[in-house]
Amino acid sequence: MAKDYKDTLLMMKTNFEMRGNLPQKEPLVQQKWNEMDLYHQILKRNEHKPYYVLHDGPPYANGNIHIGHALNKILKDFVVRYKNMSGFKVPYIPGWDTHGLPIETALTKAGVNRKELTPSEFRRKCEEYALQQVENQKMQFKRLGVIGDWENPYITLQHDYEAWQIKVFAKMVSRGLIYKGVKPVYWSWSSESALAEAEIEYMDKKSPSIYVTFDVIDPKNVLNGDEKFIIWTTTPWTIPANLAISVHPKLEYAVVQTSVAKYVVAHELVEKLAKELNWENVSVTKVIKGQDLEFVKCKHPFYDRESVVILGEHVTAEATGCVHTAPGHGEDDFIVGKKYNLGVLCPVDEQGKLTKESVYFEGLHVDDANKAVCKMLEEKGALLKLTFITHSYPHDWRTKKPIIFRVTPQWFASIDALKDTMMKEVKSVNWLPNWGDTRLGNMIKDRNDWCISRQRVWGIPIPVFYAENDEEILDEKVINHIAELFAEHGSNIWFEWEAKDLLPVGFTHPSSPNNKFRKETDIMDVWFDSGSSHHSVLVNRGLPYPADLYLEGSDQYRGWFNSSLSTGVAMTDHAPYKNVVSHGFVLDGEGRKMSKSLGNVIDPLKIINTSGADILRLWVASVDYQSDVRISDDLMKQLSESYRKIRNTFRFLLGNLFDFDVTKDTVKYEDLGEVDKYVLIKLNEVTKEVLNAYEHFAFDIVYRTINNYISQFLSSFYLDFTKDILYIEKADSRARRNIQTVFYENLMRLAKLLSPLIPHTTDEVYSHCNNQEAASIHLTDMPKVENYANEAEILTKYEKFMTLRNDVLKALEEARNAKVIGKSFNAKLTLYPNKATKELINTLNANLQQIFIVSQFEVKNEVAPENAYQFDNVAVLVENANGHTCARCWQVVETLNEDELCTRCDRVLK
RNA sequence: AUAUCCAUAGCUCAGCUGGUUAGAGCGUCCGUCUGAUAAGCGGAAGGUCAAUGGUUCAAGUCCAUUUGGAUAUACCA
Repeated sequence: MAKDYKDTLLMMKTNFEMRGNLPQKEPLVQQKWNEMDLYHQILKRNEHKPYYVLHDGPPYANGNIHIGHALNKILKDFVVRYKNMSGFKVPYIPGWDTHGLPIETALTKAGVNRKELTPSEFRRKCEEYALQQVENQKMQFKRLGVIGDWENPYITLQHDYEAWQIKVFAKMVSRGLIYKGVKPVYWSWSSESALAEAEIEYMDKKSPSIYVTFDVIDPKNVLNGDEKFIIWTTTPWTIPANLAISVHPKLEYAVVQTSVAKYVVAHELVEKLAKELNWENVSVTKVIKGQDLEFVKCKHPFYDRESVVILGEHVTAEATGCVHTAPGHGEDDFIVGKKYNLGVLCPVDEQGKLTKESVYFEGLHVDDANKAVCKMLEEKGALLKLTFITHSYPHDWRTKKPIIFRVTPQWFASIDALKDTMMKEVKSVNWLPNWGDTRLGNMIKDRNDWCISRQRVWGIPIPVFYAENDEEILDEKVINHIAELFAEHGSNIWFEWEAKDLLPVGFTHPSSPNNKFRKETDIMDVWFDSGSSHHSVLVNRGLPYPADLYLEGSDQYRGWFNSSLSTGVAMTDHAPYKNVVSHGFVLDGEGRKMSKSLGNVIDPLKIINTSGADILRLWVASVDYQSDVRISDDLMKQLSESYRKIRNTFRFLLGNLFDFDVTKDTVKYEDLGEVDKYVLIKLNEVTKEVLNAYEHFAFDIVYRTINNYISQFLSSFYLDFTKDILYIEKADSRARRNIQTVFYENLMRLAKLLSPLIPHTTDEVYSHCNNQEAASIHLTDMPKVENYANEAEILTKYEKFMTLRNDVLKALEEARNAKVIGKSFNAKLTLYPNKATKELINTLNANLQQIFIVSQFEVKNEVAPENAYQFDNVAVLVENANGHTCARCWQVVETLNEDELCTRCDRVLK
């Protein structure tokens, strides 16, 4: 029976638990951060360093956070934490977007009846609701481990935020960028209001389907003049607003002779139409390219008015290929009409009744107008066919009544005037991924002016007054005065106070001889809210403009990147950001979009409560976030494994440093063993790569580099063979202190390098270290890249050695399979190297027997025996070591003393 | 429909300016240890690089088309 010497070994000792228990532990860590006010301590520590500003894009304050929010906020936290450890002062002011439709509808769904409340009362309810949502999301974001000024966030409904937004508007007014125009909107005659897209529901509707002819009156050398264009429509009531017929420039059109008349329709549709309209003796007499029909003139079927033929890309080869165009009643029609300067006709009022402008149909509701128009068309001989069809048509989601398109007056911000500067600025910004400039550039290039008005109540009012003659008063001074008032009282006063109280004292206007003024009732597009944040937040709080970084999902090219650029350029002629990083969207394990109906939604809060925030953060770090990313339970499991490896490595390092005092026991680099130096050099390489990756926002490289180093190098190589020294040798033996020095350096560097990614874990690791330099690892700096002596030489030498080691390991494995040995301590190893390898071995200043973890080791300069494993540069003979196993260190040696100890252990114990 | 992007082992990713048998980690399987033990160590298996066509002596890498997917915008008269 062997004696038990376990007590004489210097086994690892630590309270750092093997199991993370992150869902339980992380809240405690976060509580500690809270109590010590870590955020402000970090800023205080970096007080005199230069700013690095990551300006937060505000999420919409509604509902629980989803995985996309988590991805976004965690990425930002990586940057904030890294930069704060790298020589910068990095404030992070989280923000929320709080105005707009979703909150209005959330309240409506909760049973608040808007019609029973004054706008001001309703707005107060919205505000209350929004602030609740902010609190909820704030709690959830904090649980992700995101550090920031949570006590003092920016919220778009805050008074000073509103005030700055108005100032931005004032500046744009002063530059002449704000004007009033018209635009077709979804209009619900049943609720007499404009509707947002989200308030529309598609339902089946029975509509008339009519074919209408337009007589050519000016053939423009391409036609004869006796032809008729045929259009098709399901909304006869829009015929009074017809101003043009659109054809596609690339489509071919045919002149069709029938027994009754000559028609112009798309060539490829002739056959279909012949059947549909019961034509007889059909013959195509001419084929004309659409683009040649441009400016041919027709007569409106019942007005003494022209309807010109124009070209539109929106035209498709359906129905007749000739599209009835009423710019007042359709988005496409409006756009193409604008191109041709057709003007806009909209003879329909708020209730959906035709106006005097329509002459024959005044007072008729659109449904009745349909009949009247058809009758009129028939009388004029312009109606070829009338049937009824059922099709999907937009309806008001509340009243369930069909909606119409109708032009209404709206406020616009001119983008045209800013376009050149915007394009220039886009080029000067650093985009990551670098296709960002193409994408945003393309959008700006063909972007129309920005419609900034909404016919709603929950938002920042458009601070414009109307004089008695309805002239709009666009006066920078007046608007800035409103800004001052909003700063003090909030924007609700716009709805509560009289116009005269909102205007500067003694304000007069030539168009208001009686000093009467009317307030604009429209509010601003929420994109204007968040788009003003560079001033409402950065400038307002004394932070530098432009920000160093915007980091958002790729949907924000159209959204926040875009709106912020517009207002930023309007304010300063410069983009509000120097760098823009965008990330992709989170898809499920199969690459499908997450949706409630598919049931594939992954909830970040659930992951946090089952695995922990650091696991979720590790996921963010592990994926290529610049394109779309996937998440699944399987992936989470995989990351948990990976996390365990990291955690265990930290635990092992900590456990073997229990008796190490950095100030006293550290061994200088030049006094270390060669292998120890090699490990430090590798660690230095890792440091270099990781820091470089952080600089490029390449967190996946950070993760992978460290992960590979830890599992492939540190754990399997260095930590494995050094146990024989750490446990066995005397506590303060030189070899042991060497190793502990290297361990300590690894522990500190890896913990710091990983701190931005898994801050809870590294904080926990740090709190288990002896000799802490700061109250938290987050109050330390990133490790520096060292310049070690003979770095390159040692590195190349040992990299070669590692391939030799691979051969040895393989030979040991073969021997294990052949039952020659079990554990490697059973082995006697003999190497038969070729010349180069022999030279390599000779230059190694290391204990190879120890590194290979075998009991006996020999290098022979002769031909390898048959039973050796043959590799390219070496043959390896593995035999069962013969002798006796030391009861303490388990090595097989030739002789043991009477206490069953080898000479080494005997020496150590004495 | 348009703009931009994505597609390499079961999973997450490498693969630079085209050049020998396409790499790594995780997972899987097998083995080993029992002094990191709900751990540690070792080995092995796994890929017609989304498809098709082209350029080239040579293509995962360049070009075109297609398919599937993502985001945004538009459209359904």
